[in-house]
Amino acid sequence: MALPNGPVATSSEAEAVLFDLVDIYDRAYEAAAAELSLSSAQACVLGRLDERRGMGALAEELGCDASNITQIVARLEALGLVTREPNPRDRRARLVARTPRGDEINHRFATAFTFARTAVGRLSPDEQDQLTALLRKALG
Amino acid sequence: MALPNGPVATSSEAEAVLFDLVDIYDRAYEAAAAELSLSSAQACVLGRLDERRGMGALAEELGCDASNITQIVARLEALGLVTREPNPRDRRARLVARTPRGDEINHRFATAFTFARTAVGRLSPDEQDQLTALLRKALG
DNA sequence: TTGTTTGCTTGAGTGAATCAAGGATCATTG
DNA sequence: CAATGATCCTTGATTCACTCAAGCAAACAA
Repeated sequence: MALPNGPVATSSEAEAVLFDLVDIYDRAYEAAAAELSLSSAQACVLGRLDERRGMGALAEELGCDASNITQIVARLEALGLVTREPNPRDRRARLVARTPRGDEINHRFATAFTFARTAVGRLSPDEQDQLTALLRKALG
Repeated sequence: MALPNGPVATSSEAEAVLFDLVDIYDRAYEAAAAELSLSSAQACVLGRLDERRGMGALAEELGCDASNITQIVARLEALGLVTREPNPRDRRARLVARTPRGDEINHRFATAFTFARTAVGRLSPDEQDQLTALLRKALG
């Protein structure tokens, strides 16, 4: 998503700031991925592989079709960032795991994506707690 | 973007909540658009046409290539939601405007995208102000 | 007028996403 | 044990978003 998600005639200031936040967050995420020549989706999948897991588990967690994961993982594999090993317990299944280079790239991505860290860092510990509480309440 | 943008080993609770917020927001936006058979990008562009404007202005505001806007507007036009009139002042340029049906769909989209409204609505007016202040500070 | 810039479109190419269909393997159960 | 059905994943076909390079036409400047 390069185009921002909003605003649709924001009625309150809080809504407008919420939109700004989401937009800047998304762009920062995409920019950090782009620095490493990854798409957002690739960075996302790579970031979920702290432990090896099956394609289906990824699809379910990320809320998309399994065939989408197949494609993304195939590209990550072609980049040498991920392996698709057979699952010894179930020969239909595959276990996806990061390679050492995948670990490195993932780490560099985490370093490059500074937005959330920086934003939260502008707040005092007390303010961070307040923000957490407010957002939790807002999320219901 | 169907895949979520994060999390990359969130270090603080505030960061984690921030990620949740962004993810839910983006999904809600996409879902609202899908209800009207629109993509996020189409809903976004449609929402920026409260006043007629040129392709270039849209591209600049949305931070993407002009040719991207050409495509999206072409699809909106094919759906009858938008017109591309010649600009009397500059015959190179086009003025994009919503049709009455585009107005209606845009309004229905604004109604369907309840997330931000609902989330903010869970907070008292005081809390809304606090949230606004905290997010502004966090955004720097 | 000549040349340059501007506004938009076209064409080519990549990637994300979804759906339908299929192959292989597992798991039941008659 | 053999047939059935469910599960895990891949393939193929399509659509859309997005980007870049080229190009056309109108505006503008020298």
